[in-house]
Amino acid sequence: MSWRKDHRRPERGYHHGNLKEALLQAALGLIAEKGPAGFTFADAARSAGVSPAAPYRHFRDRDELLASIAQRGFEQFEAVLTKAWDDGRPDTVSAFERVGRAYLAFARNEPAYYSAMFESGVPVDVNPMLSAASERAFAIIRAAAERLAALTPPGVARPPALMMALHIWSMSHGIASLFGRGDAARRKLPMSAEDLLEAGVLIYLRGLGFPADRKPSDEAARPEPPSEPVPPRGPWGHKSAT
Amino acid sequence: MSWRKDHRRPERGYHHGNLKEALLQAALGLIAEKGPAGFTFADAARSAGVSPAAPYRHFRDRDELLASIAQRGFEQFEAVLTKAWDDGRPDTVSAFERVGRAYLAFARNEPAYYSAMFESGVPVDVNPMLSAASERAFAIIRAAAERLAALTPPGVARPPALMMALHIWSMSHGIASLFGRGDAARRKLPMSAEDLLEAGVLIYLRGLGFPADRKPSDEAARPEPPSEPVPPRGPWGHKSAT
DNA sequence: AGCTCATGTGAATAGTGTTTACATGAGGCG
DNA sequence: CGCCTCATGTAAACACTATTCACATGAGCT
Repeated sequence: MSWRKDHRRPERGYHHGNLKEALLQAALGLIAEKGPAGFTFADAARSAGVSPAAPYRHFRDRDELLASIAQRGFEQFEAVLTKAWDDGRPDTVSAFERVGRAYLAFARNEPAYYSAMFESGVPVDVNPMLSAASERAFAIIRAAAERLAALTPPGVARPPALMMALHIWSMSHGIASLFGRGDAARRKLPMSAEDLLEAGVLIYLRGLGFPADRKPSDEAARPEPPSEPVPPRGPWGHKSAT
Repeated sequence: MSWRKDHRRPERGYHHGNLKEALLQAALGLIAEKGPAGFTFADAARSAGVSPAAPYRHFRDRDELLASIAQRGFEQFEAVLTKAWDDGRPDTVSAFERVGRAYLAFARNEPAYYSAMFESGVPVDVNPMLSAASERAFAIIRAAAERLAALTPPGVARPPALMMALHIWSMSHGIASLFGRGDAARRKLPMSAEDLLEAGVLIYLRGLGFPADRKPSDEAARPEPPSEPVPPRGPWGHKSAT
């Protein structure tokens, strides 16, 4: 078996060569399997094929390892959100919803990172690097909210962008956290988490005075103020209430 | 009912007398101190003043202890929400918002229970008793959403109550989870979590076609359909956007 | 009283976290 | 080239936890 890296590189002897990275990957895999509390420092070491004491050369303790993973997670999260936002192209509203889907997709595709970031108990505010990375990720959501807030139709009070960002983030995190991953420890849903979030965000935006249908209403050439603020059908499809 | 010892001094002999309860309380205190992953079975035993093997007479393992705490948490949660809802008195909308505040208050006042319920990794669906308790708590939110959905103004499509309940729950949980507790591991906010949730719910309800101001609009004697569906000012106060 | 069994103890086994002294070998320097 | 040095990994040791076992205690029943 490959209890050492029997890859391209000539078989590693005494020295691993890239243990820090290997430990991060090993921990990531273990978190994905059993949750952020479901692995031990020794597990990570064994999974990387080194002795239990080796990780201490690279991380002060397990928390520092988790914090490193969380930081890397925030960086990837920021990249994903930035790409989804795409500076608001082709139009602000659809880009905004793309960010929401990207949020859920990240939580679903990278549950290990997401757990480390939000559910591992890592104190974000204590570590400046981690805190800054988290702030950069949130800044994407906030920037999107700013652009969206600037689009409020005339005659409607403009909402504070920060509050909007916090609301959207909270709903996204709540959905991801409660229903996002098929951990078998989560609750069943009558719809996909993505649909639930999209409907929620659409209703929320309508509550702020945005027109509800998906006409691009290209902000570069704003057509006219909406004449019917409450359209007849909502964003939740055609099912009637029970 | 006299199997109890004389409820006098905690003069404990060989037998504790109420160890199961004492272990639950001890674990609750430890969770409040160091999080749901921050205590051990032996810690709970020591904290209750018994030997490390004693807890095994009452709980199969640590997870069962956590599950018991989560179950008790869901029961208290249900009680708190039921009381806040008060069957929709005096009017549905204000009772609904009272439920939202009660949600946050529970997360804030009982962080140990809340952690055990939502952040401890306890598989809710596996344990029927736990699952049922969780379901009963959610049923309160859902029942409130049903009543609210029945109040949609005429001419507005009625939203599915389950979806409403899921949206409100998600936002409540997201806010509680991200900003709810002053754990020093949480993010700073420019407003209270309660205000953030209340504003979010009001905006959301307005998006569903509900009138936004707090006139009771007593559902028993519905006055008239709203003539101005988008009121001039929003629920977020008087601050203008940046 | 005497019995019985739920409840708690102490000891034993196994695994983990963490520290410390030691081993290895890659790269710099003569 | 040979030697030195230090980052990196190992082995051993200690403390703590999880879990189970045989055994002790005493509360409540008959």
